[in-house]
Amino acid sequence: MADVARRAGTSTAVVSYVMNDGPRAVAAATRERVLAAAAELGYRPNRIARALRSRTTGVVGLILADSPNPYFGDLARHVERALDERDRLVLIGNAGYSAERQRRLVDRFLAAQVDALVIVSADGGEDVTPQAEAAGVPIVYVHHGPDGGRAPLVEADNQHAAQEAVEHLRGHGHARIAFLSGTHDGGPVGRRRAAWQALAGDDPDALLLRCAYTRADADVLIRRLADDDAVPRALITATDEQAIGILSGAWASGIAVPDELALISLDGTPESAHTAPALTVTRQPLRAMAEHAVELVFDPAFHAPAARAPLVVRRSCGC
Amino acid sequence: MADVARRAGTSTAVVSYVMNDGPRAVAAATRERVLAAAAELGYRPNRIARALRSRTTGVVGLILADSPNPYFGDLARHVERALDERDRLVLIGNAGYSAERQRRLVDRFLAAQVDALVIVSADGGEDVTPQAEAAGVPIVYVHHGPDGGRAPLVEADNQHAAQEAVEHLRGHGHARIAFLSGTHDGGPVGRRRAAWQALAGDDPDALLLRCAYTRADADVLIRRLADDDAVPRALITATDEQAIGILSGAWASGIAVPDELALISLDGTPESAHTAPALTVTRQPLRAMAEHAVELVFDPAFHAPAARAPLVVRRSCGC
DNA sequence: CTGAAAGCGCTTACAG
DNA sequence: CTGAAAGCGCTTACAG
Repeated sequence: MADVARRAGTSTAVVSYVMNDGPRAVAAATRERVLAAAAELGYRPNRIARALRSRTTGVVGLILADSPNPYFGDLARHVERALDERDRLVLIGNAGYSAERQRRLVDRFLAAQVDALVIVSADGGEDVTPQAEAAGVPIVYVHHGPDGGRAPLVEADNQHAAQEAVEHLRGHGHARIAFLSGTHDGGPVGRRRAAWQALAGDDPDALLLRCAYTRADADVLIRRLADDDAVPRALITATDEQAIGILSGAWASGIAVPDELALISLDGTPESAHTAPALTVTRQPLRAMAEHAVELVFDPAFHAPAARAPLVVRRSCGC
Repeated sequence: MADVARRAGTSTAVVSYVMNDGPRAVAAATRERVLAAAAELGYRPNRIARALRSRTTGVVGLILADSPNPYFGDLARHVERALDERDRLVLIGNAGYSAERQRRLVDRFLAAQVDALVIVSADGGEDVTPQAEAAGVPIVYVHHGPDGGRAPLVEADNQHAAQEAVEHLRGHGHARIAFLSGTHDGGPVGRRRAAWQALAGDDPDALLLRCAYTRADADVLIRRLADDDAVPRALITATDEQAIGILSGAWASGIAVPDELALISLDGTPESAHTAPALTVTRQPLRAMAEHAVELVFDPAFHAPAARAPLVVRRSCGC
């Protein structure tokens, strides 16, 4: 920077003003000389020095509850894109469903002086808002936040999604519609389950199934139901992971989807379009959620309603 | 840091030595006082200042050819874990199959002073080694690197993987085995295809299929083959994405896998275990590849042979 | 509109 | 074994 200033016959202050377009004006002629000198010397500002001095790094930390899960992966991708468009770099971390690992990542990201934190939390994660606030770093949860968390949470209209799925299956003539939830369904899945429950009729408990949000567990579950001759005629799964496991277990058990088992999933990740058969889903508005979260983290006053998850009709429902 | 030094009755130099366990020794008693003072004050070293001074940030840049693709996502996850174990933070970027975006990401990561660059490149990406070398930053390619790239490339033993798949299908009695490659198959897929070709018999061209590495394209391809009554009896797909698209298109066309179409995929991502039917695969050693790459980026002299992709027998082959 | 200079929070030669 | 001090490359109040 000193070299550039010297070559342009000015001071480092002025070089800074032209490189950053401010905070003070620079005469057009001086500006030209600085730009020319910078180009000739191949000068690139050192972000680290800038960060130390200005206390802003241009880096945002993104923490995922479970990065192998394509739903989170897809959400992460949209957050990355939104951040990239705002010229922010993203530091990524996978909490692997561990509150301890999540806290550790927050600590490390804070030490790295991130400008903001975007967290896709999981059931049971603790609220890290106090840590972030102590460091003066804004934070926002996406899809799922801790119970009683103080930071804002961006999620889709999960109630509406579940209602759409129930109605569509009713339209196919199904009166009894089962629901596959998580083992401990707090947060967004809990809201999906509650919305289904309100429409499920007399004895929802008899129709409520539970398993972890993994293909393997759903696969095992449906095989066991097949063995017991207890496969429901219509099923809504809380997540795509579960729906995909159901499909694979049903195939292995000789249960035909959708003829013997009509299925709708409530995530609608890209995977759901190319299963056998293709899944009918309510598609979570991941892009809108990511945009909303990024907007919010830079402008706490920003407000937008929860985006809806449109019904995408494919084959697994019987259409 | 000055506060800690004052409280411990010593200098900032000594505080630095104890926080970093070096480079100089500190008397045990002094060390204790510093640690106590740091704990009482809740002192956390500022990584940015440390980076400015020591010219090492503890951050590694990871660039992915296409982050929505689960194969790359899975590879990324292993790289992240390996880096996390070495106490490195990871800056992530998605090139989206664009050489231009890849170059831009490298520029930004270099400006952010990353200590190293790990790149999962795509067909046709240009070599960014000169950029990295100019900045004195080590770089390693994983899975796929540019043609004639100067940096090291870590990949699996792709030739062996394709051979295993051919042999297994032969064992099922298939003499004519088709191969689904990419549209322009350089790099690892090219090596898989070449290994198959060497074993394919008289007229490999008649058995060579091509489409992009996406579910959608493979889905369309198999439907068209079904319409033309030209579905092969046995098929090896270069990637899981393609295999999954084949499965979904075959289902839609009423072609039974494995009875009418035996299938083996050469990626073996976690997804492949829960398709309908479950895919027989050669499982790419992603974890070993990630470890190897991370090892290599910190120690250019490190050497290990290409890891093999074991055959994982499930249902799609006919077993 | 511009310059000289302080200071961000560290690390590390230098001197003792 | 320890301390005083320079300096990493910037930004920005201060003074003109």
